[in-house]
Amino acid sequence: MLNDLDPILHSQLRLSIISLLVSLEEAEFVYLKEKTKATAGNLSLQLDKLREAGYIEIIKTFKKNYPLTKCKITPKGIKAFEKYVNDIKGYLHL
Amino acid sequence: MLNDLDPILHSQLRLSIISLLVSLEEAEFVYLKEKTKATAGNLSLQLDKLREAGYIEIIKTFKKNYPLTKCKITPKGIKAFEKYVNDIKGYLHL
DNA sequence: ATAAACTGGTTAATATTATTAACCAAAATT
DNA sequence: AATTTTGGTTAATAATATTAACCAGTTTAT
Repeated sequence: MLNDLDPILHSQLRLSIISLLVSLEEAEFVYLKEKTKATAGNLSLQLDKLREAGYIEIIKTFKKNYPLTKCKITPKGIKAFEKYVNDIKGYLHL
Repeated sequence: MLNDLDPILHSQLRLSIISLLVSLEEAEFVYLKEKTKATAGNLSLQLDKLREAGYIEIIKTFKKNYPLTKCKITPKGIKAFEKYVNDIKGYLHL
């Protein structure tokens, strides 16, 4: 009934990042920054945590001379998100 | 779509406390401790935060010589929980 | 009756996590 | 060529959560 919630995902910012990536498959750093209203610093750190956990892949490229960071959810990330959704349902009475 | 999540409720322990109290209306400290697997110290602190927020009421009595702490969810607590449930749905794609 | 162990907690110290502020390299603008 | 802007990172700080030590009283065993 009340499973432990994945601490990687039980964070507003990381959850919203994954939430976006689940739908989009891929998103740019600046796009995530705008959508989540996070500061760049915080976003950078939280993306790195998701990458460390193997939930996303961070691809660094360049676009028109500027660095461009793309984020992509991994199969592991998708599975983790689905588990989180099911786990938290126990808390929410859904 | 992605509303801010109430930080008081966006904590595994406090969420599970509220989750239990929503159904039970009232529960004893020791009961909550067993159900949530929290340490007594942590539970004491988190209950106090919920009380400070006005989400629960803490009633201190005695039962057979021993102190007995009862916790009751308030209307404000119920509303906050319901809002949290709706807010997090945006993140979960439900 | 008294020491030891247990109940039902609280509080203070520590560890973890998150947020911001300062910084960096490179590119574009004035 | 100095200043500003882009796209970030990293170090310092602030906020949270967890644990460890404690407290007041009770029960049990000696």
